[in-house]
Amino acid sequence: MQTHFGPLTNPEKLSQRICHVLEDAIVKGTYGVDKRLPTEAKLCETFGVSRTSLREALQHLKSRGLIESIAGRGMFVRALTQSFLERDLSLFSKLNDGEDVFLEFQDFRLLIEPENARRAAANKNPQCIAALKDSLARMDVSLNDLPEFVVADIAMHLRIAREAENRFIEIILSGLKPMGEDYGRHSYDSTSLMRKAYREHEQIYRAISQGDVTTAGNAMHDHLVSSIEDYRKLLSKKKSASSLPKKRHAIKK
Amino acid sequence: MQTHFGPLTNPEKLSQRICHVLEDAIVKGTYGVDKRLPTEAKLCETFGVSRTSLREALQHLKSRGLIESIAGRGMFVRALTQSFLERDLSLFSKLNDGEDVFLEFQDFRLLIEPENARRAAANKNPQCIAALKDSLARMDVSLNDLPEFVVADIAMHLRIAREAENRFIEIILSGLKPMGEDYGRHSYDSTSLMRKAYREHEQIYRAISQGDVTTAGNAMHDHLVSSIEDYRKLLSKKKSASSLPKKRHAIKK
DNA sequence: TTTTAAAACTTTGTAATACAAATGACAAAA
DNA sequence: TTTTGTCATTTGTATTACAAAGTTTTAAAA
Repeated sequence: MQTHFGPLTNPEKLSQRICHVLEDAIVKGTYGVDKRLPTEAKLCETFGVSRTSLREALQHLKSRGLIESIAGRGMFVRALTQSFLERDLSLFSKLNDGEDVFLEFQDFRLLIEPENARRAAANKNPQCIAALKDSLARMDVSLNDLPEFVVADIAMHLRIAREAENRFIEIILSGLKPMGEDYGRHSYDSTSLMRKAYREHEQIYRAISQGDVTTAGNAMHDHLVSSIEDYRKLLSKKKSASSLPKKRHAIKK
Repeated sequence: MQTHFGPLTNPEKLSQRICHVLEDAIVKGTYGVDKRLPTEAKLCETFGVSRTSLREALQHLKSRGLIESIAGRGMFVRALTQSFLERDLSLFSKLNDGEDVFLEFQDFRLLIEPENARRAAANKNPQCIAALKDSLARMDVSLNDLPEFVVADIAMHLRIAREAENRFIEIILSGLKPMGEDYGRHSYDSTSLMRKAYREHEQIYRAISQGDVTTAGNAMHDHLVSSIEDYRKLLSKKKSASSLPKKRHAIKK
């Protein structure tokens, strides 16, 4: 027989309750950025909890970048820096790689990056152009060093992304850097593919440095599309290679 | 007199060092997902540290969603769920709202959402269409309740985003929900603007439910653009309203 | 034998205390 | 005035103890 009762909701741990109170206060702006929080001793007294539990709550806030503690000075409210977001996105990248995710990832880039290239071409920022030239050179000398090649590849994409002058684009693509590099290491399975990518990057660079908005966007678009196609081919090749032998083995038996 | 010495780099705290070791092990896959970690006691012995420091490291990993602890059972490696990413994005939204960020935010949406609408139209998913109709109805009855109207508005956008079937789009837009709602509350400064938004949403809905890919994309694009334009107007109005009186005051003096 | 209940054990959660290490302020000494 | 030493404050680490939650074992009862 079924009752209409669900399982009792686990009461929140002490540290979590403390955490919520503090977080609310910080988000609401009770303590301004860079202001000092009350000392641990005072907070313990205020909440009526042990230092252990209080510190556990503080630790959680620290982990998320809301506060920083300095030995001998105190605890300070910090503006959540982008680097924390990037750190988590980057951890997500590391933990969620895989063939299907890669395809979604490239699909996502396809939405964003052509526009980045267009804006970079519109900006014609000399610093950007110099940086892109440098990345290209690094790709060129790394044609026989896949990891290094990939790093230069992604660095170039990120430098272009900066020209979009949109913090969301910048943060998100930066955070996904590990995934981009991982994708690169998986997708470039031959030197000829790397050469092809180099040529495509070269075209992107040329369009941007000439301020040719349309061509830059198209070049970026084509580059990503061709990369996706090559990766799809690679996957189907791998699949048939891993399934055919199985069959033969079965027949032999 | 200057020495050639720089400041000593702060040595890492004990808990941070522990944390790095554990994080590496987890990311490298030493412990599989949902596997139990050694007990706190064993880890203390292994690292030769006190339980306090160890637990501080574990707390950090918990905060970031890598592990979960269950009293009486142990600590378990968890696949970093999207909700953690969303939580941080959402905190970022709450802490970083403001006029300039709103404009970048809308600029970002403009890159993503028209494509979402196109895909939703291509899918013609009955469940999606029903949900959109529901959101529309909620918007209609909330024309005199701004917060409620905004919630329905954003819910509709997010439901469309789901049809893109891309986890990056979904996670990121979901995480930015608080910012979207906040933007809505700031940008709809009159009922007429809300009515306008409702009509635009209606057009998006119609195109999607009819499977008209191009129109859906355009409708979403136009909706976002018109929203941005209205918000820009609102900003300049506010600016002149806040700067003019100042001038007059100065003259009076 | 099977089922149930109780006891024993393991493991995380919370508390209390003590001391170490870092920082800043101030007084003493040169 | 500048340097040096001292002390108070505050966070960092360690230790111990017990509470609470969950698991396993044991034993009694059916």
